[in-house]
Amino acid sequence: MASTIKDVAKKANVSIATVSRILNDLPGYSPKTKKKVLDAIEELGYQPNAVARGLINKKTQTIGVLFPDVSSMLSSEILNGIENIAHELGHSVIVCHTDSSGKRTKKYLQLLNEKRVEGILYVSEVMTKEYDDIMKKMGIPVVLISTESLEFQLPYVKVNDRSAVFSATQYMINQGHKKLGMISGPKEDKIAGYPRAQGFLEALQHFGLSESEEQIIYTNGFAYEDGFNNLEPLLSRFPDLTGIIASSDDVAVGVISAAYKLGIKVPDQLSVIGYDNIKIAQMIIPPLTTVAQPLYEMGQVGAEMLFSSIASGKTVESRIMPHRIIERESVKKIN
Amino acid sequence: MASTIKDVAKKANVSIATVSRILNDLPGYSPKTKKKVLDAIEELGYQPNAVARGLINKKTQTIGVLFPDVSSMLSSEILNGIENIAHELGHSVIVCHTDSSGKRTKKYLQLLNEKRVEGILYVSEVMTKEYDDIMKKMGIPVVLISTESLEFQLPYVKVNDRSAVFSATQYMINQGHKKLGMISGPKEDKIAGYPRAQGFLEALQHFGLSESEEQIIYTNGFAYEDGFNNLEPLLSRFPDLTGIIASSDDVAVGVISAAYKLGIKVPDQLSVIGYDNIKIAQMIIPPLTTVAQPLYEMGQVGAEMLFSSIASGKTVESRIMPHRIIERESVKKIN
DNA sequence: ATGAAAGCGCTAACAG
DNA sequence: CTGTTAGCGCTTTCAT
Repeated sequence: MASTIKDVAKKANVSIATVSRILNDLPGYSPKTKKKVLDAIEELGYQPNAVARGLINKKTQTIGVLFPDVSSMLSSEILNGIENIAHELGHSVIVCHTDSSGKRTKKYLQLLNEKRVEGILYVSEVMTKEYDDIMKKMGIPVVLISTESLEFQLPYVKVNDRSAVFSATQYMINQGHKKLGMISGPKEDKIAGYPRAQGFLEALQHFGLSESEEQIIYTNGFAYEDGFNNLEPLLSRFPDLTGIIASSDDVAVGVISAAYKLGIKVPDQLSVIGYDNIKIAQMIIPPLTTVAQPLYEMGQVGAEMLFSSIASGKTVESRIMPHRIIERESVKKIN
Repeated sequence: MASTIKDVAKKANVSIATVSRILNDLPGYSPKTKKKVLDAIEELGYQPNAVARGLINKKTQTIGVLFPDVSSMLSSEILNGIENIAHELGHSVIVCHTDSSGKRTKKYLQLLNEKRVEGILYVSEVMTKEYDDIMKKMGIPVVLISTESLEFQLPYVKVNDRSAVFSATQYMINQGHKKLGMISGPKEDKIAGYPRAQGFLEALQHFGLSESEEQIIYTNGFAYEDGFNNLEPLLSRFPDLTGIIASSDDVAVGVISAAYKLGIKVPDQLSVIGYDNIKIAQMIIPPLTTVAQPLYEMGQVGAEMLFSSIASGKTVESRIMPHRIIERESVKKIN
């Protein structure tokens, strides 16, 4: 058994109150008692029991993070940022992989509530009324990362998806591309799918290019396969496309692989721009030009917002993070 | 404030002992009191406080996982496996990103101890006497994933690195390659670097190919850059190499990128085989032939071992997981 | 079948 | 400067 504050008190011939004071840097003891106690702690290898502390303080120094997919490069980059801030502030992070399943999500929310975490980070997933209700009942701060809620007033940190894809499209146009297509996410996805498609359409319009929804293929998700399987259909609609806007880097990589299979050279015959700037973007051939979300920073900022909300008890303001184009080699300048 | 067992007891007109019994499925109450209590719980939206429970039971239903790098594809795949098993068993997992820093690792170990986690999973990192001592003092089970300790008797789950690279080399030889080189990890790394290099050498010897340590370039790590920066040096030593064994998929991808920059076609002019089978392996061009570690399963198995050890109080046996060659398109058959 | 009470390890008044 | 004491929310004897 690990030793307790009582053991320390006994060994140092003081009361547990005194030990507690020393442990918590509260005033009220002489230097010599402090030394006695510190020595006893050292000898016993005593480490305070955070569970007992948590019970009385109602502070567990723990937050929960909900991801639809822990193993995606996007999630892990965000997690990395979260974890680093949490560590700086002496908090622990419990990861929860919801698998986009309502059942799992609810189970986790309950678990996190029972464990009395002090706040929740909800990443890359749509918020529903059901979850929002549960979280409200929990009475702890929540911040959304890489997602937002139109319906519920929850603070979030994300980039402006519409504007980011507008930038990507604008970049393509600036490189001389006039025949553009997009492989977008689900149209029903009001947070990431629809706005990105809108950004594309708006850019085409803004720069006076012919614009029709035909130029967009909506997919089920943002994965490699969604890109891989949809280049050919898109090309069959518009054989003279010179550039593709992908709704994620995974999709972009899928498009590049599909192009390779089809014998189409990227970027010589077809330019591709991605979205996210995950690790793979710089590792692939050709290195992927993409509009970057500052994923690591988003994790950090989200965590900072959450901790500030925990500390102040107030809700914090949402933050729109800057996106930026990372020029690599998958887009060719044409005339 | 969340309601407590006391509130429930009051509302149901019973003692807290009775409520506790019902909560824990212990015998000792009539069906009608049960209903009363359940109704009260429902009405109050009561959820037991796991902190208080943990204090008295000395069971936190929480484990800690230590990673050198949370955001690598390798880590996230393993974490995914761990998390799923933990979730099945009603446990939470606290992730710790050590950044391969001794200071961070020790800090985390202390934190996990104070939080009274029930076990620790130590992933992909070398075990030192210092950490081993701390963990011994904590008196909780530890299992190593994707690493092992020669010096300390800690259960682990991993593949046989020497044998895995032997297989990779054998595969290359079977495809007709006779001039092989390897880009390996650090030679001083007794767990992953050295054994993999040995597996390469042993295979060359076993199949009667000329074999010298010159054919290996030892790098600082297993990252993309290690591959990218070392293809040219290796080729300058042996310009007629037809195949490269990489010590990780990241390294392999780096090699392929370097080859591309050098105008060397993979696999037509140079074959490359990786190690790990992380997600990127199937996304790259050409899709990477590699020797797969069952990463997700390793996470699962490691977690299962840990929980079984927690439950039984005994140490469990180490497990060597099977590796296997995944044939894709980065290795060419030659005569 | 049910309740009273002790106590897990700790903090925070309250006394002195 | 230091000790005593009452809990935090729960489980678990021990009575009844």
